[in-house]
Amino acid sequence: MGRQPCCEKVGLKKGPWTAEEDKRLINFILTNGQCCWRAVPKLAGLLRCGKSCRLRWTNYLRPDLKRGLLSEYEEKMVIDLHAQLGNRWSKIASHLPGRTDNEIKNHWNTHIKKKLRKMGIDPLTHKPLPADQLPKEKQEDQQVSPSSETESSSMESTITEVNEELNPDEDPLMEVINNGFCTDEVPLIEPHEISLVSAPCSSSSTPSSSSSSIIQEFDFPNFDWQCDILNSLDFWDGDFSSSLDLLINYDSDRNNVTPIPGIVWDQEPIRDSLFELL
DNA sequence: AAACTCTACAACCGCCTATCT
DNA sequence: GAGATAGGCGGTTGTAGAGTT
Repeated sequence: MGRQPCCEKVGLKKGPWTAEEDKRLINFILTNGQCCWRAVPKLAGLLRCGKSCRLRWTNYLRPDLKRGLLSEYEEKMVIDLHAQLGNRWSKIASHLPGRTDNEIKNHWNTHIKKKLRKMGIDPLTHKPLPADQLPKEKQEDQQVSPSSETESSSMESTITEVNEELNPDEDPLMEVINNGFCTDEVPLIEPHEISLVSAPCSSSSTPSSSSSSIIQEFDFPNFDWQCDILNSLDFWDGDFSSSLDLLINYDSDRNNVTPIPGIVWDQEPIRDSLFELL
């Protein structure tokens, strides 16, 4: 007797999500908030399992996600946190607002692991690799100048630097975390909260073809004014999932917009345009 | 231009844990 | 306290697109 499946899999759709499915899921969550994932597919009219919906939302559709490659600083943080926490991706992700565990895990497996090995560092232990496991060029380096400072020692110093940077008193990221926000604690979207689209990011990875241009036809319940704003922003290119990275509170009574704590307001043109519009 | 290989990442699977009854 | 259930996590797989032959 195996474990019961999380849901009835017969007749359920698998594989990449379509724009239509994304639209339904976003619509449902913006209307109802995050609740009982098991019930979401039925209520949202999706032929998916609840788990799949949760994953799609948390890893791809959530409005506070940053898209694109990890910055050098984020990468350093991941390396350092991995040295401390191991493969606890969700814990690592909680220190990097706007990044998901899946994203970090993928980045680790495809980029950082290789990079560390190339530098002669064991990605598992974060210690220098034994000589016989070093990449060829590295072995040659060691033969030529065994005493010279290697990349691995510079990486070790990088890790130390990051450790120092992680001082909560000084690090703005840690400040954000200490102020009560981390990606583990993403606030539920309430009707008075809106998502806003930023300028397209040149460094962003290829956006899922299935998810582009959703927002142009997206039906924001009770948010007519928001669509007006989106249409007014001249940098809005209609790319929804790859560039939704700002989340703001809108107080309709006071006609006031405030950033949700933890959201990085580093895209001044957007912020300024928004405040002008309001 | 076609076939093949590699890479990146979205999505799935199964297990674990927390919570509820 | 035990069993059931839902949510969360980490490992793995599938696949599309890019690069190479």
